[in-house]
This record gives sequence, C-alpha cells and structure tokens, in this order.
Amino acid sequence: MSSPTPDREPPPAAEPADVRLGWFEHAVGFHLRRAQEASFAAFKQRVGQVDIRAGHFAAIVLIGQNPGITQTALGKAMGRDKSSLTPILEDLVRRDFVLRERSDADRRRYGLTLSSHGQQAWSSLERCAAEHERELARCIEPEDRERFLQILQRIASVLPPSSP
Amino acid sequence: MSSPTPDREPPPAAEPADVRLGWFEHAVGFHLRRAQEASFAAFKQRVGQVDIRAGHFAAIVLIGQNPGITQTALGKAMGRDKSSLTPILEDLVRRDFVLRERSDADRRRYGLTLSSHGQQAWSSLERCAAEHERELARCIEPEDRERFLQILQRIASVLPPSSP
DNA sequence: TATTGTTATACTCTATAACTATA
DNA sequence: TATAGTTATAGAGTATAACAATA
Repeated sequence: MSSPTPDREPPPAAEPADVRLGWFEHAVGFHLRRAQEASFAAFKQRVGQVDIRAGHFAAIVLIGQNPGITQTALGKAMGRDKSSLTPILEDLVRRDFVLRERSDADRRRYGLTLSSHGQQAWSSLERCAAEHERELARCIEPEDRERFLQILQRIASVLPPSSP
Repeated sequence: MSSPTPDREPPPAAEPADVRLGWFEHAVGFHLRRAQEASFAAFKQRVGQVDIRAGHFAAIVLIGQNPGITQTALGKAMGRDKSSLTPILEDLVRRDFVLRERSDADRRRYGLTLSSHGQQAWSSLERCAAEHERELARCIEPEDRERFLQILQRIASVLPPSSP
C-alpha cells in the first residue's frame, strides 16, 4: 500500500497516499461505487477469457432462464432500452448463441432461445459466475450475508433507477 | 418499502414481473450492481439540478479537500487515467470552478485549487451529497451500517480494480 | 393508434499512444 | 531517461427519435 518512502524530496503537493477523501471515507455511495467497480472488473477479467462481455452475459443468462422471452421484456429485465439490445442480440445470433423465432401469434415479436452452443456457453458462464460469487462471498461473514443482500435490494428498490 | 402492486392486467408474455432471474436473485454481484446503479441515478438526479456530473463532482470535492493537488494525483485518487481528467479540468477551469497554478519548484506540475466560485459550488454539492447519503442511510439499520461499509471496503480492496 | 423491433445518430465515459515540456 | 500534462483517437455502452411491420 505505502511503498517504503523513497529518498525523494518531499513531494510538493498531495500524492496518492496523501489524498484526503474527507467524508467520502464514510459515505455509502462512495464505497458502493468502489465495490461495484472492483466486482465488475474482477468479473470482466474472469469472463474475458470466454470473450463475452457484460451485456452479452446478462442476455445469455436471462434468455437461458426465460426461453422464448421477447426483446422488449429482456430489455426491461436488464434495465436497458430495447434499442440497446439490438446490436448485442445481433452479435449473439451471428455467433450462434441465440436463436430468434418469430411468434406466430404476434408476428411483431421474436422469441429468444439459446442454441445448443449457447447452452454450452451458458453453463460455462455460470461456472465463471459461481467462482466470482465465491470470491465475493469470501468478503462476507456468512451470518452477515442475508442482511447485506437485503440492504442492497432495499437501496435498489427505494431509489428508483429512472423515476419520472 | 415495497411500492403497492398496481392494478394492471396480466401481461401477455414474459414481462418484467415474470422474468426469472434464477441464481441472480441471490447473487451479490448482481445486487451490488443494481444498488449502485440506483444510487448513482438518484444522485445524478439530485445533483443534475446543479449541472455538474459525476466526474466533475468527484474532482471538485477532492480538490476542495486537497488544495494544491496535481492532476496525476487527482486521477489516481479517482481511479482514472490522467488523460481522462484533462477535459473535465478544462471545463472546470473554463467555468471558473478550479484554478490551475503552475508549480515553481517543478514547472511540469500544476497545482489545483478551487476558486471562490468553486468553493461555493463545493458546499452546495456537499449539501446534495449529504442529502443523498441520508437517503441511503434510510435503507440501513443504524446497527448494520458499520459492517455494511466494511464489507464494501473489503470487496473493493480484495478484488483489485486493475490487477496486472 | 399502439407496440415490436430496427436504424441512424449522438453523447458520455474511458483508455491507449504519441506528443511537449520539463526534470 | 523519466514524469506531468495534452492531444488525437478509438471503443464501449447507452439513449432518443424516426421508421417499418404488425396489431
């Protein structure tokens, strides 16, 4: 953390280690962000070996769990606009992870399912995710886990992502 | 805490409420992300009235707390590359929030301080942030707070944002 | 008229690499 | 050579608006 003070003259201004964070030090929002960034970076690194990124990952898992889901519903579940999904799905279809089948009942809709290749990817990704979760779990005393999750859920539900 | 279920008719296909999240439901990483997004969105909305965004906010607060800090040190404290700061600081200097003064001792460096206008903005932003923190605090039982922060810190420090 | 999905476009945030000016 | 800061550029990731097909 603090490298042995090198024999430089005292740095003229505030150096990394010297930076005062002030009330940031005790701010929930600040630490929430830090933790999320760290978790996300670690996850990206782990999953990066599979050449699938965050949006793709969420889509695969959610389609796997909800075969036949429409794009609009998927977008809502991911908290993203439908237009943001188009390129992701296009890519996943092109790479044969996902199948799109037009609905006969309502020909505006496309039902999304995983191809068998996609299902393989799914279980591989779930293995990554499980490892990642184990890594996170190591930061939490087992008896605190439930309450920790509860608080996160409360924050997510009380402060609506997009209110008006 | 939980908004009263609105009286809508049951939707046709896998709609938001129907979507199965699977193990996501119990995943720390997932809820961490959700909570952070909600917190960030709420904060942005609150601070949006002041026409200052996240990067600007962090810079102002950190400069306020560390007058004379250099750009490189500020970047490290924010976890961002120095080049990412250039446009932010340029904007803050142009709008007279921040003053840059070249160091006499080392003429490569610039010491950053808040102008008096910047200091006003600082206290106004801190008021916003304090309200935001109060909103977050309402999601946490007081006796859980310390442990909650501890866990977040552990996650942030154990999973390094950029390892190799 | 309303909804599903696409296209076109633009904006934010960020990083990498090459540059300059100093050291 | 190494460091502080800038510039140029690129790439994720996202949203808005207008559109075609369908309801």
